[in-house]
Amino acid sequence: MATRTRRSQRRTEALSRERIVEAAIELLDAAGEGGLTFRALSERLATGPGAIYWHVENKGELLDAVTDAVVADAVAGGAVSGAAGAGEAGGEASEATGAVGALGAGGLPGAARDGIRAVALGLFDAIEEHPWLATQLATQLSRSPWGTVAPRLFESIGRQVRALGVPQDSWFTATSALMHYILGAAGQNAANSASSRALPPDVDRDQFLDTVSTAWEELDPDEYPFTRSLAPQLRGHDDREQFLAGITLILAGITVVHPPAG
Amino acid sequence: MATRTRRSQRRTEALSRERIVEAAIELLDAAGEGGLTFRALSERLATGPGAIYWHVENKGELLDAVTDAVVADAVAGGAVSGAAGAGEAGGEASEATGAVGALGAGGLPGAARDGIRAVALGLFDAIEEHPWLATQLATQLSRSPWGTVAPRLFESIGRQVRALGVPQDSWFTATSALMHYILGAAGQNAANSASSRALPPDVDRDQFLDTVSTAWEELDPDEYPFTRSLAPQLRGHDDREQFLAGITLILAGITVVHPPAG
DNA sequence: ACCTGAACACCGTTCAAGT
DNA sequence: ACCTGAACACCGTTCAAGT
Repeated sequence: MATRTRRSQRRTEALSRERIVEAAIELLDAAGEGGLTFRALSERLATGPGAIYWHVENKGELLDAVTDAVVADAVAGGAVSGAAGAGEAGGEASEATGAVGALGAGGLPGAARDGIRAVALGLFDAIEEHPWLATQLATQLSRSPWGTVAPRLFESIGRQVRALGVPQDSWFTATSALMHYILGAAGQNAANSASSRALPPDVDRDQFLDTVSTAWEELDPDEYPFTRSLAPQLRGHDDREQFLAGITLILAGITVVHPPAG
Repeated sequence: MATRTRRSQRRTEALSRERIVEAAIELLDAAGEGGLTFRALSERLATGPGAIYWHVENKGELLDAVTDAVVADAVAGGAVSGAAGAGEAGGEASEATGAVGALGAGGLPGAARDGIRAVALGLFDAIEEHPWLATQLATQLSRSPWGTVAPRLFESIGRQVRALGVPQDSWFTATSALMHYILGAAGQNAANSASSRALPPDVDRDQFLDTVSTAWEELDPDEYPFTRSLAPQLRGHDDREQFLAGITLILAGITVVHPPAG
């Protein structure tokens, strides 16, 4: 949320790493991965391409910084205020499990479950707002799990896993499963919001799902019987609801396979 | 497996889409994502850069074709012969759940579970053999879920989900959860095998895990208490075992939340 | 200490010209 | 129908030179 501050750079303040990261996010949001260029960036910042290299090692490091900034924002918001930034798109899907207890009370499994949903939705929303984030996260996590992003995600998800009462020697497994699902599913869902952003969201969405659904229906019946049978289900579905249903699934698995030590 | 056929191109046969894809995979395997260049590719194929454009629309389409070819190979091998292409790296981790039933008998939940593990390991191995595949899959899935790769994955995973007896209206949720976990976890695990491939695999691995583990131990105790506590667990762990433990988790969740109808 | 901007090496892509 | 290879526009990065 603390992302969009300055509109069009007016070379008033000095260049800084923060301002560079901020401008880079704006470029990525506006024009996608291909939109981030040192030339475009320096133009936006009213400077030369070389100037950026004083504050940033290279493009890879810039992308790391940008990803880290957005993720930090997302998990912070999610952990504190619940489903932060959810906007009007949602719907109530958290009843899918039969919601247990209210948020705020510490230590109870129900609160932990809600906490996990909050973190998950925080990332879900961040990826929806910044569609380039999905690919960037995959790249960075598979390239350097020792970076700053992986610990951030592990920490925010893992604390809730711990609060769930999962025995310690299963923390890694449980946290990893949640993290991978969240990133993968959120990325998948970002596909449509990525295409066009200005149109009325529901029209756009339905059209998109209809296209995919139709494409699936036209697959070879011998090679893709299962996928074809999934097409109608795809047409009607609600992204958020599906996403949370997956979370519920994994939470149930965690509870069954790694019941609270007692 | 049907991947490495020709070693050094000898301009004997005519150019073809297949030979281009094949050479592209070799370049990606040898030098990573940055290694795939139309100039390097045309040199390897003993032709000019322009020639490639007769068979392939552009670089994006080439990457799609390459990804599709490798995935097709992976899921085909996984579905037919179990953990195909596992090589000598593995270890027996499938006992983690207490293996149920033998592969080959159709329709039983135990066989379906083994089938899912086989598909999962097929993708796991493919990503380990071609580390660039993880990022490429994330990119492609989040960009075009109507492409050829998504249906391929859905189909091979979903058939096993159906065989598990999951009721139809939960197929999408269950299959998605498995798919996202598989891709995410396999990608994460590819990080180390990506770094250096020629060295003795175990030495390399231990060194890598040690580095990450140490980095985690040095995190701020106030901000990252959970992640720090995970460090020792990281040091000893076995990639394959962890991966399969996650699969077990999700399978359990599926069975609990969506029990077989009837 | 921080910024400028020309220059370098390299990239994806195009296209007139060949066979 | 298929290939050649020079050319174009663009990119990340460097670095001598400025302040």
